[in-house]
Amino acid sequence: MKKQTIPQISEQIAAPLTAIASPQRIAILLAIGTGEACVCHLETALGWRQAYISQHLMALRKADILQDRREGRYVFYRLKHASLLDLITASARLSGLSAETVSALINTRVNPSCECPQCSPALISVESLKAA
Amino acid sequence: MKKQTIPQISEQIAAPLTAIASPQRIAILLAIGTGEACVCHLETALGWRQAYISQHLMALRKADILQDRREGRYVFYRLKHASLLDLITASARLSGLSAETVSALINTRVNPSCECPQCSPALISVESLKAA
DNA sequence: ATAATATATTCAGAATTACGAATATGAAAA
DNA sequence: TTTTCATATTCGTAATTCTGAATATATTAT
Repeated sequence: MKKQTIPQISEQIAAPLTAIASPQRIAILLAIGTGEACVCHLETALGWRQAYISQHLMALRKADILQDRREGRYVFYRLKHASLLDLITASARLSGLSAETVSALINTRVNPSCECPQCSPALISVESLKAA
Repeated sequence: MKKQTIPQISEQIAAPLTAIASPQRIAILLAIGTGEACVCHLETALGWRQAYISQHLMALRKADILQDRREGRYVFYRLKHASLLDLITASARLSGLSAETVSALINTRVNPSCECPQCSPALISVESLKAA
């Protein structure tokens, strides 16, 4: 176990916070929630430009907050540590928001099979195969 | 109960995080801990300029993170919500730090009667009065 | 190959924040 | 009232971050 200075430790503690401390990043993390989301899903869910979302995702990945998984031409993102949602909820409580208000916003689907216009055709074809 | 948009809620959730998301602010909050600290105490504890510390304290006060209490010419700061330390510990855990590493840094004295050069004379006089 | 779609990256200017220097305020002591 | 000590505030610039425009890459379909 290495000896660490207080500035070093404070730096380490602050790192995840600086990565997520913005309304945009919080919105993205809630939209991913305990499930998984591709970029195009976030695009329609949040109504932002694709490049803008990718930039935030990149930052969150570098900060070791998010994990990515490629499946065909889709890339699915998920939280690396589910406890991050507790941290977000804790911050919400400090702002006077109820835990319910937050949990109502958290996406819970493990594999959402993206509902957005671009992704839903894939979902439909899977369903139609099952029915056949 | 008012209806709130997702951007509004994300903004509210992010507010406390943006206020504390910096190594300096984390160091200050740990130095205050569950106790109380005057500015001159933080000055020696952290080794920073007084004005610099005051600036951070001001920001934390505006963000409703800290509470201040004047006693003579000293101003003592304390956390408004002790749960903030849990949030800090949670962030530390995300960085791979143990909860013990963090708790070892947290000031626990309720009224530290500041040990720094400027404050300790006051402490000594109180002690000497008791002895008399 | 070429085209189309999903996502990533680079770049630049705007906006914000960090931090130091200087100075102001407020309480108490002389 | 003047001085002193503790703390607060203002101001200016350096550094960082945000965000949009443009473009690149990777995968699948044709």
